[in-house]
Amino acid sequence: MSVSASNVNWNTAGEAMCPYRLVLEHLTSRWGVLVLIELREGSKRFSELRRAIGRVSEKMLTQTLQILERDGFVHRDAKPIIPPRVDYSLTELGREAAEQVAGLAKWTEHRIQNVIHAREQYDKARAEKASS
Amino acid sequence: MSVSASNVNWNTAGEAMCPYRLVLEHLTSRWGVLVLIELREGSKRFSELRRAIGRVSEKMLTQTLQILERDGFVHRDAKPIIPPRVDYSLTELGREAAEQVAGLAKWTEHRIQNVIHAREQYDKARAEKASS
DNA sequence: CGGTATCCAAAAGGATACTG
DNA sequence: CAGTATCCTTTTGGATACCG
Repeated sequence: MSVSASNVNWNTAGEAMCPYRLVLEHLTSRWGVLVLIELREGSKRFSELRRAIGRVSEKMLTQTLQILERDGFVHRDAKPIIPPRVDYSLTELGREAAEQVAGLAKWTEHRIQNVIHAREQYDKARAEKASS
Repeated sequence: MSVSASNVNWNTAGEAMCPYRLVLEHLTSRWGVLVLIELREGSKRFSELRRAIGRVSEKMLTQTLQILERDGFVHRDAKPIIPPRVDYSLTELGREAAEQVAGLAKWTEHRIQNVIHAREQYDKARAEKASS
C-alpha cells in the first residue's frame, strides 16, 4: 500500500475530494484530533469533553462528534432521561485511529523544544538579512 | 509524558494557543499533511510538489512550506540561478514528524472501506428514523 | 443537559497580475 | 520558475437564543 498525496480521485463535478483525503481531514481536524485523544481515556459526557478540551464552542464540538460518529470512530450513547445524558466513546475503529493520532501528538509534545529552537534560528536568520 | 487535550496554556491576551497545539495544527493542516507525505519520497522542487499534490494554489503551498520550514521540518534550498530552482526536503526532525503523519495516512487508507461502510449504516439508520 | 438554528465575524483559500 | 501582492469568495467558528 502506497501512501501518496497524488492518490486523488476527484468526483465528476470536481466539487469534493477523494474519501481518503476527506477522512484524513476529519481525523486531523482541529477539534477531531483533541476529541480522539480525550476519548482514549474512556467514555466521556458532552460537557466533560467540552471542559477537557477547553475553548471549544458547543457548535463545533457537536459538529465534530457528529462527523466522527458518522465515520464510525465514535459511539454515541444517549440516555432517554431528564435531564439528558449523552456518553461518547471510541469504537474499535476509533481506537485504532486514536492510537495513530495520539502517536503524532505524543511525538509533537516530545519534540516541541526542537521546534521552538528551530523557529528562533529561522527568525534570527531573517532578521539579520533584513538589516543588511 | 501524558498526551491530553487539557494541556492548554493560553497566553495572557487569550489570543493564541499553546505551542504544542499550534505545532500539531501545522502538522495536521490540510496541505501540511500532504507536503510531509510527499517529501518522504525525497527532495522535490516547488512545481513538482504542486503537481504531486494537485489542486493546491501557489499561495497555499508557499505558505505551508514557509510554516514547515520555520518549524524546522522542511529544508529549503534555493539555487541562485536563472530561472530559479528551489528544492525542498525533510530535515531529520521533519522525517520523524512525517513518519507519524504517514502512519496515520496509511492507516486511513487501509481502513477506508470500514469508514465508508460505517457511513452507510449511519445514513440508513437516520433515513429510517426520518420516515417514522 | 445536550443539543439545534441563526446570524455574524474571522480566517482560510483561490484567481489573477506582477516580479526577479 | 518560484514566488509576492492584491482582491475576492468560501469556509470556519463563535455568540446568542431557543428547544425537548
